[in-house]
Amino acid sequence: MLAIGTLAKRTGTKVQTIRYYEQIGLLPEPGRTEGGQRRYGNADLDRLAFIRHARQLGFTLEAIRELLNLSDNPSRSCAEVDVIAHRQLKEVEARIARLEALRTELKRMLRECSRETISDCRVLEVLRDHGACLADHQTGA
Amino acid sequence: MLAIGTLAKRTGTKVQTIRYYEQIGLLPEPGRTEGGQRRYGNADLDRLAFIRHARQLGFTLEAIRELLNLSDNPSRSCAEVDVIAHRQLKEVEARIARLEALRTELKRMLRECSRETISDCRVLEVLRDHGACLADHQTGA
DNA sequence: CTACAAGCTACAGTAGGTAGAGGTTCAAGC
DNA sequence: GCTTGAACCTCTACCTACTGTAGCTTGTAG
Repeated sequence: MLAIGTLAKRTGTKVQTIRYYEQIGLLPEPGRTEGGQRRYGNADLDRLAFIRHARQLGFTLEAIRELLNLSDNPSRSCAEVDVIAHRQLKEVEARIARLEALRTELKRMLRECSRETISDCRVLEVLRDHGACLADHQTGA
Repeated sequence: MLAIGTLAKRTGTKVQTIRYYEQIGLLPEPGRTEGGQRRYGNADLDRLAFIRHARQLGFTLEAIRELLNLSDNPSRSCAEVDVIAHRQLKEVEARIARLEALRTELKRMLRECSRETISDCRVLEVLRDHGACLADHQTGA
């Protein structure tokens, strides 16, 4: 039986995070010693490792909860798991696209900045130049 | 003079968000009507548009606070602004790299998933397969 | 048997907002 | 001038996914 600190080290999780996962029902309440300290078994280790791995892949805790539910009912179709993973992939790709647009804009901004004082600074100027944004909202709404 | 709702529409911001920005000191306290409603001028509109634009570029509110401080002291060097923008670019690029790794992993996972039932599901299997992760933490710590 | 590391609970705080309750004010139409 | 209702007000709580702290208790190595 493992103490919470051991479990934390083995999975690269903070102790508080493990207690948090228990609190929100992602991890089952473990057994306790007479003194009230949590003791974990290998099933808990597996489950926590699964959660951490999925978190590293960017799944939300809600998605992970779904995956765990599916995983607990092995007779159901793999397609449901597939849907969740596909959704996650879509989200990741959307985020990448957005960040790439930001990168382009930031680079453009920096390329144009070569003045000496702030009153001439292109970076601030670009950030301040909201002509297009205003137009967007005014026509949009 | 603009009411808060008008300012919100013109900048694509929620009313609550404007009040939140005021609360944390990003926007100055505006004038009020006799009845206590906020009234804004063009300077406020510009400042808020600047904030929103910078947010769209992924700057944190703290970074924006710095940029606004620099912008309020036009005699200081553009280099400081440049540093903040470069830092932001680095962060964006790091996030892109991380997300691209996730995308690769998710795609690989999905490509291998063609079984019928969950007990054979590759997605769950991959998430469950923490051998490498455990090794990492065990050797690392 | 004694230190003290590690555990415990409970609460507060983080970023960046968003939502709702319950009450007041502004402005347009009659 | 009066009414109506949309928009405003404050205050509080909530969201995600944790992290940190205070003050106390337990487990274990020497």
